[in-house]
Amino acid sequence: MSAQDYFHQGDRVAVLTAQPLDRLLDYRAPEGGCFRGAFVEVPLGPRKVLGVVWGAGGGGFDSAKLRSVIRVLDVAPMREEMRQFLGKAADYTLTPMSAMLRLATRAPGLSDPPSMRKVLRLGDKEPDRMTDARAKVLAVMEEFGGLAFTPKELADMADVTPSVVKGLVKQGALREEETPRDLPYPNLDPERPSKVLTEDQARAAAILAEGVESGAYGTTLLKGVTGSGKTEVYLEAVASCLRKGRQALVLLPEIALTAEFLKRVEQRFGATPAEWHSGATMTERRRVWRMVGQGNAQLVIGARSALFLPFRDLGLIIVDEEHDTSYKQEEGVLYNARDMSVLRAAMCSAQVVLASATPSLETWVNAEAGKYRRVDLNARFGTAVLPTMKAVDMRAEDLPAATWISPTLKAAMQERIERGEQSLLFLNRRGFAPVTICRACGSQVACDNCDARMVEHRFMKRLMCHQCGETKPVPTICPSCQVEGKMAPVGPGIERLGEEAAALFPEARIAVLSSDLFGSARALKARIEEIAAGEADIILGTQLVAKGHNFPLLTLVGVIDADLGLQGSDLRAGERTFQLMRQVAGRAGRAERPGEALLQTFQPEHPVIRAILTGDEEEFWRAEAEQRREAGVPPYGRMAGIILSGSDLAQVFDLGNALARNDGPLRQVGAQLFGPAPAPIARGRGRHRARLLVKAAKGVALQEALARWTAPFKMKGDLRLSIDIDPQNFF
DNA sequence: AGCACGCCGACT
DNA sequence: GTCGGCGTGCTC
Repeated sequence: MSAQDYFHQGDRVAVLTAQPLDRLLDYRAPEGGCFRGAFVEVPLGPRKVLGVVWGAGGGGFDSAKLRSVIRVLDVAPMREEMRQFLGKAADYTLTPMSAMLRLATRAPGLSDPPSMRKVLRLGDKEPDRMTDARAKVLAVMEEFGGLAFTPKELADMADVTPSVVKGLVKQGALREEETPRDLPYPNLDPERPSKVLTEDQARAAAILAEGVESGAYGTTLLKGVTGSGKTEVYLEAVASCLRKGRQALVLLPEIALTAEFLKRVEQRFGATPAEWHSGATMTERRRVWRMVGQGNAQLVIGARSALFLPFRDLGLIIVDEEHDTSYKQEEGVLYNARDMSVLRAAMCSAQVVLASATPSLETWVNAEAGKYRRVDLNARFGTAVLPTMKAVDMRAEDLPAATWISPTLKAAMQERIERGEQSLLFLNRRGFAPVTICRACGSQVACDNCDARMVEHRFMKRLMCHQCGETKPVPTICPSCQVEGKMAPVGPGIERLGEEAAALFPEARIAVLSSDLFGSARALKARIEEIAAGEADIILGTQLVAKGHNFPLLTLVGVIDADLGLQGSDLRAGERTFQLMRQVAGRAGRAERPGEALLQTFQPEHPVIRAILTGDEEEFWRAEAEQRREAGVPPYGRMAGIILSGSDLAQVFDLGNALARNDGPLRQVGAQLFGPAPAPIARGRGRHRARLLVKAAKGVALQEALARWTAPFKMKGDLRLSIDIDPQNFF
């Protein structure tokens, strides 16, 4: 920090607050002065709010009215690179800086002084009388000699009541001590023996380590199928980073952040790393945030928002399953954690590792163009033998009404049952039936909250909205025409497929794996282990079977509706279908039995289906990239969604139409505008939503044009406008 | 985001 | 008369 980063008492400083003002406010530096980047408490109207000293004050505000910074907070100041990162991320996503600051301060009690807590250690006195309970407590203390516990922890561990502990304190057998509430995370040891790496893995790890060693920015695509040891390889990159004394961050899709994963990390480094996710308690969040800032957390395992933690010296970011769509934040600040990782790394001279078995097209294209390095991992146990993949042309199959398992697929399943092997049917639709229709008037049952069609869930005997979670009983009388007894389920859900399979194979043991059928991740995991051990003949699963489980007895995968992901106007549908099917299909025949995958489709000649069947990934990406290039869509063009919302539908569309009529700034840069149309979630929380879609060529300053276009529109009443750069949902 | 101010309808 | 609805505008 240089001299110009210090402000003397009374100097004019510009402060960024988390209040949605979208400009800096000037204050006088507090007693003792302050540095640029300091977290401060400032008066704002009648309140005290959190802020960050952004730089020298801009003037232009009556100095007589200027108020003083109340105090500098006792947390590590925001670093230059973090301020730059927030600024660039704000520019890219067209998000006000105040909202960015809120993202970066998502921890409670930042304005509190570092609080202390009481812990107990062994005292120097003997208790007057030894009882069983007292002996248990003292035994625990002996066992963990060097450690201190809170009274509650100690009572729990010794299995005695707190009053026993209190008694021992009074006697002087235990000594009370004050320690800071937020303790540093235990040291991680990169020198512990790692798992033995194959030659392939060692080579990949060496390339990643070399990047980390350079101490410069760089991004690498680490491509490896499930079972190729991706995790071991990137943990070696983490080890290199720790050796260099820099911090590392491993981002995982929210659902992949499990105790099991943390245990693997603990095995490698000998201690548990810091953990950051939406379910963390206030205490945990505060500890992680503070310790990351002090450099007392070397490694953070976290969900996407961990990217905004105040790292002191971040040297490596791993984005595991980089293609996962949950990296895109769809509410509030709309950002893609994968893209923002690259931005953040560039700001702080860190390395990024994008790990995936099926990379996103964007990442593949960047690797092809040489912007990213690429490291491929082959399967650990020999080269992966792809299953025989075949399309089942549903136009040629003779299928009774309301059934979805084709005779071809049925015959293949029959064979597996006879041989004592497992079959897996994949259908990415939860529930019993996706639509409930009235056979008298043709109307479909929609959610009262948000207009989405309601899905029947037979196991709980209710209809459920998959958009907002609302449920209601299955109606016997049509809500629209009042005719009784004509309500009928239409289309297949995973539960219904289960009934069909049970009817076809009454003797078979059938397991249905759907996220809503399990109360906890543990229960699901236990069930998966049973199935892997052979506790089922037929496995039916939604999305979650495509997450990389190993079923050694599985030799057949049937994709019930391979067209599901191909329909609609979602530009990434082909990619998603490809990823999904590859993951599922890759499961077949893993234990060296010949595997088979059957894709039921009504369009076997579709390029995506054909590419999947050839089994040539590079061919698929080349074809998909070519299609996108021709269409001028990402990554060869730019897109943005404008989402309008408000309680009054007419007002929302009036605004949308007004925007569409006054699209001068967009025309100037040659951008195309579509809409307004009802948004992907057209209604919810009592608000209506409409969306406009903007498409532009790759080189244009899209954000700038969007800002100029939308700025003149004042949001009256409860109307809101938000901009989604690089939208993911196109429905 | 809060929290004031302020300008109209339904009460004591 | 005055209490209170929430639309509009300000915060260094």
